[in-house]
Amino acid sequence: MTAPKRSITSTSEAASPALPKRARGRPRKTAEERDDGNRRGALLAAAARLFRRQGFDATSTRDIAAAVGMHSGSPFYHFKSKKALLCAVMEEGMRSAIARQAHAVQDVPPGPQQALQQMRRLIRAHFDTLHGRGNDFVPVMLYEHRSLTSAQRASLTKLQDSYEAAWTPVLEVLHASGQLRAPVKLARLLILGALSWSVQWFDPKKGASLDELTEACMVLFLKEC
Amino acid sequence: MTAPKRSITSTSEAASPALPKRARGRPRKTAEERDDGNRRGALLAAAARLFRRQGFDATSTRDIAAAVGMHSGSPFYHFKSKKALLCAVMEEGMRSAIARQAHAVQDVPPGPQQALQQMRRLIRAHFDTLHGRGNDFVPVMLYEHRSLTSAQRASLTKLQDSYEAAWTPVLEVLHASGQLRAPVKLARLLILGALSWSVQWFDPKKGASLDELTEACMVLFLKEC
DNA sequence: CCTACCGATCGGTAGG
DNA sequence: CCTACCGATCGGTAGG
Repeated sequence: MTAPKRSITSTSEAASPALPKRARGRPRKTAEERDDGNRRGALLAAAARLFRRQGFDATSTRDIAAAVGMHSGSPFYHFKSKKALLCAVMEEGMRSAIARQAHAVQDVPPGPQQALQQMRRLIRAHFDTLHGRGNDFVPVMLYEHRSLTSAQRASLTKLQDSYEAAWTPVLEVLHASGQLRAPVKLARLLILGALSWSVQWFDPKKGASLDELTEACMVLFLKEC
Repeated sequence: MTAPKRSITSTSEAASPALPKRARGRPRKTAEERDDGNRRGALLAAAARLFRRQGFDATSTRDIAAAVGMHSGSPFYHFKSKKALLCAVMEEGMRSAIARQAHAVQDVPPGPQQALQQMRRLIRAHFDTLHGRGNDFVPVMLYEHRSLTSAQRASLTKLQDSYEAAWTPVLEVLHASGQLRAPVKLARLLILGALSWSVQWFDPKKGASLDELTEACMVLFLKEC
């Protein structure tokens, strides 16, 4: 018998442990990460890092298992397939990106500058999502989209739509006030593209800082600020 | 014996046929493409299409061989490895992109609007390179960079630098005239990113046309036009 | 989660 | 460019 079948709650179709069975196994390899029950989370983090560095196809499930001290077959106890693991990485990335975004735009004080400040916060939150420490999940999504099944892609599209939707009202206000002159829909696609492409060239150890990058975006895309 | 070793002239290290040996083989499969001697070109085009659609790792050399009516081992007569084939695809893409770009900016009439018009032409040429019929070579380069060896990457970087260098003087003029307010170097990275990212969402069969897209870029990035 | 394994695929090559 | 093939790797699974 493999992992028990259960109702699917996520497209990544992870098989979470059936019963805790705690304190019954053999001694842990290292004392760290004894907070068992988070082996799944460790797999996700290792997979995100390796997928980002090497790409999905160039990373074997054995690599990922080894990175968390497991043996070759064990990741399939937590995830039903390699693609399900990839999908879970992307879903986790989008969830945290959406949360970071929501946190960034809340409590922006009203006033004539509100939309500008919201725009600045959205841009900065996006850069944090792409370039923050350990934030490998969304970059993986950006260039490993093709490796999903179409069903997985559809599920992720909902999360992406929700993320992108937050930009629209801000861009509309800026458009109405003359700060943004391009059509809102195209502007959103182009701006998000400009930001996202930074995964290809941004190096936190040299060149501009994220603050400088954010300001460069503001003066590049908007008419007066 | 395999293909004869010879001095390497290109990073893709293609093994071109030693002697023509023409009119000695068996009858061609189809009457078309009898312009023999271009089997290498056919492999390049097929590889570009498949790499773009499915990705490098998800495309087998057998797929590529079959697409041009060859048998599984034959691509290795023309290219020493799968990666060399990928690199050749990218080099070909960059060569034609550079040629298209040079053609686009030549003969822009001098005058106060010259830089604006050059900018427009650069943008439009970039979109043509990404979205023109059969132009799969550069899109492959954009998201299959990681699959190259570091030596191949270095060789390609030269071509990319040459391509990007053409933007700098135009952006500098626009910056000096106040049309562009962001720092030139960051502006170039962000603008090229915005354009390049369109491979992820642009659909020639619906939505905006390339002309509309180009104009949207102009009003998004520049202050008055 | 480990052990032991299978079936399939794939890049690449020798020789003609 | 074809034929025939090899060695290696890989995703995944049965059973515990």
